[in-house]
Amino acid sequence: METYLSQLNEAQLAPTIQKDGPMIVIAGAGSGKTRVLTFRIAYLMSQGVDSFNILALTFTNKAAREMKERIATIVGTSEAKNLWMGTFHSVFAKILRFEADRLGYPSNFTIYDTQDSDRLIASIIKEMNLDKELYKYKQIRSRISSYKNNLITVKAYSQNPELKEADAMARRPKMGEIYKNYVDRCFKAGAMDFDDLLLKTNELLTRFPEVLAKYQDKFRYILVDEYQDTNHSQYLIVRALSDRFQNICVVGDDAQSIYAFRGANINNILNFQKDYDDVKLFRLEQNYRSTKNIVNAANSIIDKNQTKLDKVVWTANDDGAKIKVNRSLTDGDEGRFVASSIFENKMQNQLKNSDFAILYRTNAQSRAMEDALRKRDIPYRIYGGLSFYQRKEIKDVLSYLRLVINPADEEALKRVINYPARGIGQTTLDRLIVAANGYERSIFEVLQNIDKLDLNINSGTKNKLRDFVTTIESFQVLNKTANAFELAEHVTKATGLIRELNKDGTPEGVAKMENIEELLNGIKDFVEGQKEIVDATASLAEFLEDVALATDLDADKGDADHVALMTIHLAKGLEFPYVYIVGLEEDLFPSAMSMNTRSELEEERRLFYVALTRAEKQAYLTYALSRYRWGKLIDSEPSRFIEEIDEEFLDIITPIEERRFNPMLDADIFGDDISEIKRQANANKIRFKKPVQPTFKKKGAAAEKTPEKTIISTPKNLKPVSKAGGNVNLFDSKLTVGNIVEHLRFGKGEVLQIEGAGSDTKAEIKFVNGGVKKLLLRFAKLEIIG
DNA sequence: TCCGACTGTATTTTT
DNA sequence: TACAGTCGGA
Repeated sequence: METYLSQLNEAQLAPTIQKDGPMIVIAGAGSGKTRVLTFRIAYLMSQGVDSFNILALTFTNKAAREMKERIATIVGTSEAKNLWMGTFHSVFAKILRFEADRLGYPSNFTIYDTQDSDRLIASIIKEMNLDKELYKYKQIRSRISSYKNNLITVKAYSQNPELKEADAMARRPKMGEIYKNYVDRCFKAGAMDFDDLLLKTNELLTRFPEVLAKYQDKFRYILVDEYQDTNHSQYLIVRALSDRFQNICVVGDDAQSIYAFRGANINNILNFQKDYDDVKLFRLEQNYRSTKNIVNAANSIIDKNQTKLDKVVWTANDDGAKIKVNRSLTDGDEGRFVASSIFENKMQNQLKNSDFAILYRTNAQSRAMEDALRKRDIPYRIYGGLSFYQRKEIKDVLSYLRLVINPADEEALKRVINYPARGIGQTTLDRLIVAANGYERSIFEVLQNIDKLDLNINSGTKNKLRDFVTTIESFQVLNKTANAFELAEHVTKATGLIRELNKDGTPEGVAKMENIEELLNGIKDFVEGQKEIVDATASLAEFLEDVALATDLDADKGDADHVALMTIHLAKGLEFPYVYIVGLEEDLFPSAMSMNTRSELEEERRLFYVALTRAEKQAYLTYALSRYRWGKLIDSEPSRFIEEIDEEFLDIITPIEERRFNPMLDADIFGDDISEIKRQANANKIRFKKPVQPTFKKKGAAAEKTPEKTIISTPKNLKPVSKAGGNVNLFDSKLTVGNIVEHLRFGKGEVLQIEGAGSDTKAEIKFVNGGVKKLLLRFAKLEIIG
């Protein structure tokens, strides 16, 4: 044990061995706070604290997992196993399952994700016949979320004239009613949303003193990571639990508070010393991660903020290279600059792809980067955005499983009651919802009693509904004997999901099939990972809970070598030798939506601080003079944040004129003269791969390895007859790559993208990992002119 | 009830 | 651009 402590510097050691009492660690970026947390937990255990009595709360599952692994190497796996360590949401979900009946919830309650919440809110707004222009479901959801995070229940809301007035002023007088309906419907469905996991925990701890006492007694030592990002709800939970023993250790950095939009309250960390008596304050100010240039540049940025704690981050590392600033003409250029810069750095310094990260403010910016990296054959991975578990085909399968565990789950039921299509339409569903609301029962209960009710549903449809119920019930029976994997596999077959996807045979369908297979494999791994399976239902329920709270980052095994692309928010807590921060433009970063108040702008600045401090060796800041936003080329100007850095830390790269269009980057256009490209490639000792003309197979044939991007020229005998034409879902309409060509050749279809209309009009099809990425193309109608 | 075609609107960040 | 939502015909 002591050998580990010797790895710490003095500043780190002090909080690590401070055993009892309330304490706060203000930890600058890269100052080794994770190390302090892990060693502190190990230290507590070495001082005789039972691991059962330690609770450590983090913000991502990944952080929790990594910390647990590190602790395991110090104290041994079996010792570490008893630690309660996880995200707020996952830890309290676990507790809530245990205590659910006290709150009137089933222990197998569903966790609604954002999408589920959105759908439910949208449907409530529709049922209430409200103007959806006024009542936008996303806004409503975020309102509700902020109520919940501030412990404003439906009752509290109704008793609060100010809130009601505020909503009425915003021309949403029905807000309270929507809130009430939403909460009722969730309750009836046996579902909690993300915010409920915290809100209901608070309710549990306040309403039931014996429960509070039990967990206070259990969690004698509490550690909270990223304390600056806790919201009011989380704050109250931590306070309540730590109230008895006062052994509370919070770690955070006010300069990295970037989740105010989600209800995080920076005052929690700023006021911690007022909340407890005799708080010990520790500061970690030495940065071990980055060069002097980066640390000092970051300091010069955060200096501009008024609201902050007193802290000076410094480093003993080398000066390192200055931060490079690059201007591009367009977002496409910006992408190409980043890609070639990565390429050059890789070659010159013998680096791995995983040494690089590209960070941006909004997910939409990933596209230009992706395109450029793909052209350069640089492997990359996009984190965030639509996660695996949110994909349609995955959510469909999961919805069936959710129904097995909790048939009251309304959103799951609505997803799958007619998928695969079994002739149960919107009209029928509406009637069922009305009946369910009327009888105060779940839709599934209504379905089970369909014969006893008069719902104006014809007998044919009733049969279909009965079949559906029987199907779900048969899954429930199977679930008693089979494990989660066996059940899931059976579900995909028995419902015809697999058949549905198999029969479309398009690349998109194939990709979906693969995703489902991946899901099944995931379930299999999960089942095998569970040492002692208490009963099958428990294992399936647990899997679903993991999935509901999982993020994209968590799924990353970290073994593959690729450039990481993610939003700055996601990058918090990570580090990379080379970091590209792109899109440093006014209105984008800082975001146009966050410049209304000083505190909003300060949060943007902290975000920039977080971005810059991810870099170990070298940071790049890039911006473009114009950028495509919602389909239009918009002029933009450099971000104020660039100016805010002291110039001595910057290296302003030669502007755009020197980087002319490089034909090599557009080598995927077939028919281009590639000799020049070849010559350049050889001159630069770059392996040159000739673009391969794709071979197309007939529909139904196995997908062949496809190039990543293909541009098909219009045959000469076809010309567009209209520029119009909406989005056509290429693959849903049973047009495969194979018969696009056929259609073009025989002039039967209307397939073409407008890329300079005329005889050289091109259709563009993008492939990613053999699956089709770009599904919707904009077409012009064609006719035969030859 | 289903499907294709068209229209309108949104882009901040996410456990 | 890109997607979801809507509308109308079959």
